[in-house]
Amino acid sequence: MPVSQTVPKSNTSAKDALKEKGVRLTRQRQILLDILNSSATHLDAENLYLLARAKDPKLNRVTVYRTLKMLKQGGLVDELDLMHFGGDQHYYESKMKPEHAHIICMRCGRVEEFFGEPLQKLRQQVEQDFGFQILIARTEVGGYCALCRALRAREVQDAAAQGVARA
Amino acid sequence: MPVSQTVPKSNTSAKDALKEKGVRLTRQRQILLDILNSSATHLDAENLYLLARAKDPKLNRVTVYRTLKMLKQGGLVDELDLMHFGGDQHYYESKMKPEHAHIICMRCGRVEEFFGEPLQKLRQQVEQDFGFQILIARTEVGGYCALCRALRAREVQDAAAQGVARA
DNA sequence: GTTAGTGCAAACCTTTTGCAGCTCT
DNA sequence: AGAGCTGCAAAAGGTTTGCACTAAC
Repeated sequence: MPVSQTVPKSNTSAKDALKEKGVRLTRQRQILLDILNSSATHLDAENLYLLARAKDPKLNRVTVYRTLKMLKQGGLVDELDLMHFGGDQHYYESKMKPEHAHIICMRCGRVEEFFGEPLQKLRQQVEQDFGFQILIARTEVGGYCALCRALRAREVQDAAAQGVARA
Repeated sequence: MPVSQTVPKSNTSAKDALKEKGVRLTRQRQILLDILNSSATHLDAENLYLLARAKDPKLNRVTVYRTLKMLKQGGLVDELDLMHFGGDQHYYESKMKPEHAHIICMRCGRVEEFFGEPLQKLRQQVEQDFGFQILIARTEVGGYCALCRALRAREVQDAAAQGVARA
C-alpha cells in the first residue's frame, strides 16, 4: 500500500510505474486504469464504477475507491473538485497531461482546461519564496463561460422587457 | 435564500452587505460572522460550530451549514479544501483579504498563503482566452514545507545509518 | 403580521473499514 | 505458499432536508 510518488512519463507507463513499485496489476486495476486513461471527461468514483462494472459486473465499488486512493497516493492521478458543481464527490484524471487549471462554468457545468505560463510561474515562486517542495498544484476557477454570459444577458434583457410591458 | 454575488469591501461590511440584500441579521448569523471574520485559522463547519456554541449553546450545527451555504452563495466567504489534508470537510475564510493561494504542507499540515502576481496574471489570461467571467478562483498547493524537508532529510539519513549498522 | 430563519430528528451521499475468501507472483 | 487484493456488509463522516416553532423586520 505505501506507494512512493513518481510522475508517469506517458499514458501506457502508468501500468509499468505500478509494476515497478511492486503493486499487483490485477484484472480490476487494469480495467480501472484503462478507463481513466481513455476517458474524455472527468470521472468521479461512481461514474468510474459504473463504467468498470460494464466491463466486469463483479467489480465492486469499494475496489474503485481503494484503487483511486492508491493511484492518488502514488501520484498517478490528480483529484479534483471542479468547484463542487454537481456535488461533493471528487473527480479524477490521469497525470499524463502537463499541469493545467480547470475552468468550470457554474451555470452549464462545462469544464475547460488552461495551460498558460502563470501556472509554471506560480510553481516557481512558491518553491522559491517558501523553500517548498511541490507535490501537487491545483487551480480551479469558477464563473460563467462566454456562451452562458450571452444567454444570461439575454435573460436579463427579456426580464426587463417583461417588466416594462407589465408597468 | 437567493443571495446575489457581491464582493465585500472590508471586514465590517459583511453584515451591511447582507442587510442590503434583505437577509435577516439574526443573532446566530452575527455570531457566526464575527467568528469567521476574526478567526486566525481556517475553520471547517464543525470547528465553527464548536466556537459558536461556546457563545450560544442553543445554536445548532444545521444553522452553521445553512449560514455557510448562504455566505458562499453570496460571495462573502471562500470555500477551501486544503488538499483534504485532515479529511473531506471544507474550510471557510471570509473574502476580505486579496486573492491568495493556499500552500499546504502534507506532512505537518501547516498552511501558508501566497499573494504573488501569477495569480492576477492567471485571472487575466483566463478571462481573455475564454471570455470567461470569474466569480471564484482557487489555487491549492500541496507538498513539503522547508522545515519538514529538513526533518525528512534527517530521517532518511538516520535510516541509512541504521541500514549500514545492520549490514 | 408576515415571511424568513431556527432547532430537532432523521435521512442522505460519499467514502472507509473489518473480515473472510480469492488470486497474483 | 503467502502476501496482497477483492467482495460483501456494515459503519463512519460530513452535509442536507422536512417540519413545526420562533423571531426579525
